[in-house]
Amino acid sequence: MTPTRRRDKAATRAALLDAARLRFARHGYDGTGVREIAADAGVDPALVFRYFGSKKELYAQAVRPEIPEGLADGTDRSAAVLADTLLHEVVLADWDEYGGEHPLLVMLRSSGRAEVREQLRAQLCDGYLRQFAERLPGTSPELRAEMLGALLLGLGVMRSVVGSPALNAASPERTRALFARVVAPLVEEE
Amino acid sequence: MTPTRRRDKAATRAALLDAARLRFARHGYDGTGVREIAADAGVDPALVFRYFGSKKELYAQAVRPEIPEGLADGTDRSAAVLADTLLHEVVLADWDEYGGEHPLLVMLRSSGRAEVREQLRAQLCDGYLRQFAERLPGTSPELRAEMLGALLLGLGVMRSVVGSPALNAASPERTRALFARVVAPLVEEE
Amino acid sequence: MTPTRRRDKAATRAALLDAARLRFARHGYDGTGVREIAADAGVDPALVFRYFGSKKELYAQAVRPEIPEGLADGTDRSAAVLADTLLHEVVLADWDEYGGEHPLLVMLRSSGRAEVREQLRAQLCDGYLRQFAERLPGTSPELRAEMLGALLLGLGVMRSVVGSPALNAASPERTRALFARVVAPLVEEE
Amino acid sequence: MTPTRRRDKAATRAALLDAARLRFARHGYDGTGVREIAADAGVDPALVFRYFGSKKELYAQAVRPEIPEGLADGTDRSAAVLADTLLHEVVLADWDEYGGEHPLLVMLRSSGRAEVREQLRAQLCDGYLRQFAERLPGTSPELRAEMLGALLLGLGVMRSVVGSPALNAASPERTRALFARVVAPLVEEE
DNA sequence: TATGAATGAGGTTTCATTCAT
DNA sequence: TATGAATGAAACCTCATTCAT
Repeated sequence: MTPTRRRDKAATRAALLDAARLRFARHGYDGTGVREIAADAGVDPALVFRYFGSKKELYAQAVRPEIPEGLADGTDRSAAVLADTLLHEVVLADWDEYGGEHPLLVMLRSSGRAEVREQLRAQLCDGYLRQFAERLPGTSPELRAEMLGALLLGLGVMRSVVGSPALNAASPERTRALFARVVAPLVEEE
Repeated sequence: MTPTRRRDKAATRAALLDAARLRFARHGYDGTGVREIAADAGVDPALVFRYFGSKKELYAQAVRPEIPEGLADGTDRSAAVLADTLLHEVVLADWDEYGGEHPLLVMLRSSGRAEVREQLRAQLCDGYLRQFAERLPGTSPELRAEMLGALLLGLGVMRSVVGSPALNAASPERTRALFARVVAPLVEEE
Repeated sequence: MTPTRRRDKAATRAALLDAARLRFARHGYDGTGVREIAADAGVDPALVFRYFGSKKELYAQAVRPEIPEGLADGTDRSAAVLADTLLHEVVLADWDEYGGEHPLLVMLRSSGRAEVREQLRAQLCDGYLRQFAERLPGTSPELRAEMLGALLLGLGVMRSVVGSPALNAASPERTRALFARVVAPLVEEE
Repeated sequence: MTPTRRRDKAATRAALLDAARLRFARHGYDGTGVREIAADAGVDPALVFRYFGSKKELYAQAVRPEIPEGLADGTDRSAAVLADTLLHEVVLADWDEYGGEHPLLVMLRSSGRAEVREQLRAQLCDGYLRQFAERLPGTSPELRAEMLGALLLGLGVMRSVVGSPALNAASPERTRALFARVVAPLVEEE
């Protein structure tokens, strides 16, 4: 634990990314200034451009959800278990780095930008859902995967953005149970 | 045919909206300047703010479709039929004529602001979903209503923002059928 | 007499030009910031770009000596009288707008820039000296004109840039008398 | 002959000074970057600060005209001969180290800085001209010395900065002859 | 009401300078 | 000791937005 992190490229980069994540999550792309991010990180605004080239690139790197373990690791899980895992990740988990929201939701907030939409699409369809579709049985697994993605995304939005009362008041177990019944037609044999 | 369109408020507004639609569609939000839009419309840039308040609001209005009437009328429908109707209006309707943007997404984009979030919550929970919950049988109809709302919201986002391929490629009938099976646990007796 | 000059385009432009003249004169092109000029003029820095497009253009317009009357008007004067007039203009006169220096000297201070050098050459050779050469008798009037120009320029430099003591202490009459004897070989018949 | 000049403090210093002289002479203080100088010298930019402390100090040390032999050596010359010598040194000579200009002219190019102006004044008045004044006959030799200095300075400026055509085209003999006639009233008995 | 001058915040770059190896 | 990466200040310029006429 070094008392001063000065002259430490990695630490500076990380500090910028952390600060950017929070600011972007809370105030969106346009509502966030490079100077504010730098101030939060305690460094000079110029370093944003030294390390990331542009505000857009910083955004792209800051708000970039890693493919969650549930999909990335080699473990073979059933689609039903996977759906439950994703529910945890997207809806129920605490994303402190992102101000309590899943990065995908954060990106949604800045979806006015074409680049953000493209990033969103790539992360979601090419990242999450395609791997998910591969484990789904029956016909048109892609469509079913996307509908499951829609439900997860929607739940995340309802919870964090809309602040829907019943969803937030319900116990995780209750939510999981209802969710399981809803996605059953998607993850089970037709 | 008036030789000059000056002093015609409605025409000026319409001209601004038309010009904005075109510019925004071609060059995106950031690539479009207020001055360019005003120049295209042949009016002073300040009128954008007089009539629309801000560039963002002009964007929102330029690419905004009409609010769907699905829940507004007094017709009494069963929960299952209502869900199907909403699916049509929110998800399947052809938004391309309006630039492919759903009004809820526009609000979602500004959800960094607390006022917008509150408005979103009020319209969605107190407006749409409560009426929907009243028609749902079984326990905790609110939670189920919100989960249905989440699915609809998510589907809209997937289609227009994310541009998910399978959802856009699937026939409306196919989507409706799958959707019906998914929402069955929500709209039917427990 | 308006107490406030706000919202007055002409006054703002003039204020910027005045402030720019002084700053550029004293600190050179690179030593002067747009913000400082704007602060001196009491306006926003952005107006520099609104009215002049760039710092360079502001410089070009601010430090642009009008051809002095001594050469511009149609009056036919002898070369000797003209030299005396120029001595006044370049060396002895008070150029309060330019911080006490002739614009040509001010340009000299920024002559590191190629554009400034070109502007300097054009003003001096094509403006002042060619007209002067036309009135000189004898052989190679251009060379003599340029040597006279050199003396005038040098005197200006000595006085304001170098701050030479004797030249500043001497009475104008004394300087004029000595100057007249020195330039005599240039302005008289060979 | 060492294959590499690394680890040779004196050589590095000298290389930096040489490179600095040329860059500063051609592009002025502000137009010259420390990195460019270091690149020309083939060393790391940080060495500028190791050896000279700052860019300003490097400038001061690089652009420091030695008192020319014409005045420094003990030889007793007449004022007329001296003027001719100075003409050679300041105007006609090739100052290859300084990019073809006398160091005094080089300093003039950076005279936006107060320190440079002070250095210029000291070199010129206290160095060159005072010694020159001591050899001048008649009344007010200082004033005459400064006027001679002005002519020399002005000629240098005209030649290198302004790029005056006739002065550069004329043969050295022609220039010397005309110069001699002009300075005659200064160097001769009144 | 319509105009256009004024504004200030923000993105980006350049550059002198300093620390860590 | 010499290097080069890291730093931060300052600058330019654009653009959405507001204000006075």
